[in-house]
Amino acid sequence: MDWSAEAIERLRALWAEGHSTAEIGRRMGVSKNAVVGKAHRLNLPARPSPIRREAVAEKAAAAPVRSTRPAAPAPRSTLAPGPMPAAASPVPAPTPVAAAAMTAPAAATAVVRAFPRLGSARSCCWPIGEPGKADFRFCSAEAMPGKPYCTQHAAVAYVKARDRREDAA
DNA sequence: CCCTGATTCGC
DNA sequence: GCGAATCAGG
Repeated sequence: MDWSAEAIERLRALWAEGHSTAEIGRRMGVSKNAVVGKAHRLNLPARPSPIRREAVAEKAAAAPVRSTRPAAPAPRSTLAPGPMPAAASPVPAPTPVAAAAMTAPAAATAVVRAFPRLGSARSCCWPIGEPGKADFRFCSAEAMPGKPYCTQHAAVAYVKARDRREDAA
């Protein structure tokens, strides 16, 4: 594929319109891999991926020993203060953005799984800030009865996921 | 088995 | 830089 400026522009346009990588590939006569690869290289905004890459990352980390790669995996002497090993958890606590990407129940489940004690607490567990960061916290306003969020955040959390498909042939 | 997108790595 | 191979989730 000759990625001329025009081709890149078209890719950007189609990508921005939310077409699937395969669809873009079909329109431009290239494979979806070429599309996603190029998009990745162009640092185009990643669209919601169905998959989580943790398992792959594990494989990549486990199998190949590149001679250039330092074998030592960053010793951690300083951990996050308090009872919050969340950053290292295989189940990352959802940021508001992540929570918006997943379904609200899933977000709640993820939070509760990461922080079981919050499940029974009645303070809003809407995450504020970035997990692992020092200033990360939860909303902690009074949660709605039977819900993990306060009224405000429940309104944000319990929205119907918009159908993203728009294959305008 | 079809689809999806992301990452890896030989080229 | 490129993209097929490969991964995983729906």
